[in-house]
Amino acid sequence: MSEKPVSSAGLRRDMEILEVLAGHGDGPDADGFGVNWIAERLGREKSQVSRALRALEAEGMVERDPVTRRYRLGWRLFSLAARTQQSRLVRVAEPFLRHLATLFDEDTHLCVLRGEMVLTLSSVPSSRAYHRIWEGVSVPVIMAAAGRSLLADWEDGQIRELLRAALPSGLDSAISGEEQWLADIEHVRAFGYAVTDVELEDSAAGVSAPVREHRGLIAAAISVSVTRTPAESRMREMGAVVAETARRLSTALGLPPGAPGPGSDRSPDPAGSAGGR
Amino acid sequence: MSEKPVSSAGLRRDMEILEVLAGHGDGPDADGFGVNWIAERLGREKSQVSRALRALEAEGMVERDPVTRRYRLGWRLFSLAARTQQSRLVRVAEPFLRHLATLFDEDTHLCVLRGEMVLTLSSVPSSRAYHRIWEGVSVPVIMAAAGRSLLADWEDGQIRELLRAALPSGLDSAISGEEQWLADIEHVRAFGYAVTDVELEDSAAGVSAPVREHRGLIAAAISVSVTRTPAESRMREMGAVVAETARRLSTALGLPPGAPGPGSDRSPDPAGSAGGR
DNA sequence: ACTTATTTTGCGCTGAATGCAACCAAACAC
DNA sequence: GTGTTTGGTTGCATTCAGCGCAAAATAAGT
Repeated sequence: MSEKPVSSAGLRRDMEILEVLAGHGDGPDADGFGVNWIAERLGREKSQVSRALRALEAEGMVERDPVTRRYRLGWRLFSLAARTQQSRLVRVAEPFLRHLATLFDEDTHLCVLRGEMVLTLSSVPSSRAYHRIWEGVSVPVIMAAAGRSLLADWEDGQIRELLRAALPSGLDSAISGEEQWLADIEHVRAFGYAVTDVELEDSAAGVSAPVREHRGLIAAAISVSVTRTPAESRMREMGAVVAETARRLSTALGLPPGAPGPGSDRSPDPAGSAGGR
Repeated sequence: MSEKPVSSAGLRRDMEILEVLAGHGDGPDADGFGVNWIAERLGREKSQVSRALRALEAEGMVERDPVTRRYRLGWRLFSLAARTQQSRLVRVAEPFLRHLATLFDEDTHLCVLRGEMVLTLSSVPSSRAYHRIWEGVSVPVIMAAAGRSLLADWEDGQIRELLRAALPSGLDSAISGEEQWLADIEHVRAFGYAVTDVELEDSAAGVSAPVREHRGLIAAAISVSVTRTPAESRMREMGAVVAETARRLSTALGLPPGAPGPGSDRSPDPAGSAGGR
């Protein structure tokens, strides 16, 4: 029996080409691939690949280095993705939130960082809900359970700065709070989730995990609030699950499997060596 | 005369569809788009659009909400976009942008030159954000605050040519605008940053500075838009900081610390600009 | 139930993609 | 310089895949 042509031939070819161009690891060095190499790798006619690439270039899907004559992925892809990621986030996240909400039977939220505030984009309530509606509500970063996850990529210096501006200064509790915060964030970096206890803040306890968009930047955080605080071990279990869910959501958003964002290639301090560390 | 078939028909159609899906804002709300709506908007047969979308879905370029039956861009596109040259740039630049954004509490952008348009790669909003999302959006060079920084290495003749093509010709304002532009660009060459006032253009004021890649070529520009225009001196202070940050970013991108690219090898300039500022 | 709105499918017809081979252009060797 | 290798584009006849129309299917109101 013949396979039904789900995808048109031309598109399939184009996608294969793009996929080859995306795979920057096996081929000859970092920047770009030549027509011949691509054709050989795909087992296609050079002429087809040549023509297809010209067409793709005209559309901005690929761009060609004028001197080396090699192709790589183009700005158009970036542009398309960048414009849509925002609105996509909520829709793609919904099933994941629902999954967590039913699994734990706790309120689950999707939050983003806006300035120094955490904005809750959407919430899925638990079954036994008397619940407050948090959608559209902003709270300061330090108050929010999701805050730790959202700041995970920040430089320590910037985090301190932010905390000092927000916490009542001079108090011992502030100092310890600051250290606690940094420890929590280190925990996020290491294990992919944060456990928030009910400390100085009045918000409920909960766990949260960062969600990364296609480029690897933290775009949002999933947070599960916990009403009756359970045992420490239980919280960690939940954390691991939430982290895994956040990771899957990140993949659904287009995050390439390989690198979970900055942290691997720690970039130099943008503030320069001026600040004390 | 026959138009030369630069791009294949199928690809063109697919790109138009993707472009529609990316353009949220005008259509029916934030949700995706239906086959009919897309077909009507493109002036194409519904059947074509339907089939094309199914093919695109099979490739993961678009995805369909199973309940609303509407399409939106898919994970594959984002995954590809993440491996773009631009994406790498964004990742490295992000901490630098965030630094500037919190330092000045103003919207900060990373822009690249694409043809005669300036494409905004990423934006870090200020805390008081009323903010439009500029990511992935292109504006003409002359309209963008970052334009001056991006064109800093161009020959004066080419810049004039570009400006004449863009500005309304014959007007006095155009002439003065052209001279102003060249003066601004000379300022970039000398001091490493540009201050954009609100002149004939409707864009906001701001400062910008060019970012150079490893070869010393201008690869992007950092621009900080300023909402309430502050004093001239304040703008210069900001400019110096932005220029310094751009320089650090350039280093992070692999630019050898010594040579800030073309401009240094211009005229000998014995007047002692060696110290930079 | 009916009616409307929206999407998919069947099917001849036409035009555009295909593959081969010839052609072009650098790069490298001698 | 001449010849050779490697990498890329173009001409052209054949054929197959996409095209549009209209009808069928599906979902959504009423």
